Order: sequence, then structure tokens, then C-alpha cells
Amino acid sequence: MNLSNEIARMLSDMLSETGTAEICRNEFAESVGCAPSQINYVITSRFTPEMGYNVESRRGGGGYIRITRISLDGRQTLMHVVNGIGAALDEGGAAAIISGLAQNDMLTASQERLMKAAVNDKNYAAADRKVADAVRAQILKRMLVSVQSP
Amino acid sequence: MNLSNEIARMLSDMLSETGTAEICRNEFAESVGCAPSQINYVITSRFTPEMGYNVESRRGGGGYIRITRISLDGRQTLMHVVNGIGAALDEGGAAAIISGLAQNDMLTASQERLMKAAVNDKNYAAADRKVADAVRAQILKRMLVSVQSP
DNA sequence: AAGCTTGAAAGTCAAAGAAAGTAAAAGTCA
DNA sequence: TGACTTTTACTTTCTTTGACTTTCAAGCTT
Repeated sequence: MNLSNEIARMLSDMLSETGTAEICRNEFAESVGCAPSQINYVITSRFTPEMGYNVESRRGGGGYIRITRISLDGRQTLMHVVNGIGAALDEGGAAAIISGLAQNDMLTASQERLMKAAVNDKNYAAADRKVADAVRAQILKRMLVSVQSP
Repeated sequence: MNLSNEIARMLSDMLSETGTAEICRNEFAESVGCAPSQINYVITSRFTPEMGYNVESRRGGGGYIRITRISLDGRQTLMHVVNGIGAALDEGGAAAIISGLAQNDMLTASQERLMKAAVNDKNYAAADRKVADAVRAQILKRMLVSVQSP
């Protein structure tokens, strides 16, 4: 078994035990016996929003990396939707996805309003179209994952 | 836990117990075991107006530092915050605003999570920094407005 | 009473330290 | 050979400290 898979397994174990995996990167890397940046590699390759994970971190003294996972409730549907979102998305497409989820009671009215506000085209005037659509896709994915996180 | 967080927790405790946190900086620093100026650091990094705190102080004999909560009331305040947001905003600034509103019960935990997901820097990798900050500012404003118009 | 002196605070700034992030080179393996 | 992994060197962000500055209250002088 390669190191990255080993690290991923350790993080998954923590997640399933306590619901979150919180580590000090350097210390954890030392305990595993790898370069600190390999932890980042594992996280970016295996704990993405597309895979249903939420990652927060902080630098400096007392820094940490924390991974959480969206809850089981409604996971399949939501992840199916998130994975259906490609690398770019226009306002209409985003709104359609949001409305669809709201109609299936996967989002509250408040969440629906908030998400539609975030994907509104007027926000993206400073970016050209391709960039705007790429950013919007990322934002929607991350918002959807965040809704289901504890 | 790092020192700054510890200090912040102590101050928060005082705040929630009595409604204000009033200290003599040097004496307090001594009791915590840190340099006096670290108290200033904690205050400027964690008790900002954006986060809903008011700080007064006086030098000289009998000097003090007093922290209180800004009392926010409803729609005006939200619009006030929106108007205070300029044309560009980085992730830290956005998160501070969102936290401040949430701590003053102007946002639910769900709204807070969703908004923080939307302003997360990772979403904006496709845009360069200036564009990202401009778009983020627009998104936050529109989301905040959407919250108050049900 | 008006102004001066002094010591006791808090404020500021910059340097040093601690931790995570990033990019790219180097290695591995199917 | 091409995709994935691992390491290295460097960057950015956050924390902690120390040296210095500014402000304030109170006592002293005239």
C-alpha cells in the first residue's frame, strides 16, 4: 500500500470515529514519516468537495487542518448533483439546480434564496465569462456540500 | 491550544458573564503569562468592529481596556454593514463580517456556513486576486441583502 | 491656580518564530 | 510514456516578543 492511501485511510478513520479529522500538519506528517506537503497532496486529491468533504485550516502558531464530511442524510442525491456540476456553470444552470433541490425539500427557502443570490450573474461583472462560470461552479459545489455538513 | 485563543476565550467568558470585559492590560498579561502587547494583538485580530465588538481604553495610571458588544438591531444594521463593504474584499475580511453578524444573532448557523462556503478563497482559483476580491464583495452584499428580504 | 515633573499605564511597530500553502522537480509504477 | 506520488525549496499567514512612544493622573513648584 502506498503512503498516500495510508494517510487517507488514517484520516477517514478519524472522520468515522469522531465525525471530524483535525490534525496539526507537521506533527501528523512526522508521525506518518513523510513530508508535510504530502498531507496537502492527499487532501487535494482525496478530500475534495466533489467527494463530499469540507476542509478548513489555519496557519501560524496553533495552526491546524480540519476535515469534515457531509452527513449521510441525503448524501447520495446531493453528491450526485454536485458531481453533475462540471467545471463551469452559467447562472441559469445554477438556478435550475438550486430550484430542483428546493422542490425536493433538500434546501430550505432561506438556503435557496441565499444560493441564488450567490450565483447571480450581476456579481460576476468584474470577471470575464469563462472565469465567472468556473468560479460560480466552485461556489455552488462548496455551498451545497456545506449545507449538509454538521 | 495557543495563547491567543486562550486569551480570546477568557475575554469572551467575561463578556458573556457580565456583558463587558474590562481589564488592566499589564496585570492581565502577567496573569496569563505573556507580553502586554499580545493583548493588543488578540484584540485587534479577534475583537474588531466587523465582528461586532467595541473597544475603549485609557492610558496612564488607572488605565484600562474595555470591550463591549455592539448592539445591533435588525434591518438597518444589516444594510449598514452592506453599505460598509467596499468594492473588494478578501476571504478574511468577508469571514470576519459574517462571524460578527452571526454572533449578534443576525444570521443563523446555517446561513453563516453557507456564506463562508461562498466566500472561500478556494472557489476563486480561476480568477486573479483583484477580480476575485471584487466578485466576492458583490456576492457577499447580495447574499446579505437576500437574507433580510423573505 | 497654572504649569511642570514624573511614574504608570496603554499603543505601535518591527523582528523573530511557528505553522500551513504552493509549485515544480524527481521518483515510481502500470 | 503518462499519471500518480513524494520530496524540496520557497511563500504566505498567524503568533509572540521586545523596544520604543504616547497619553494620562497626580503631586510639586511658583
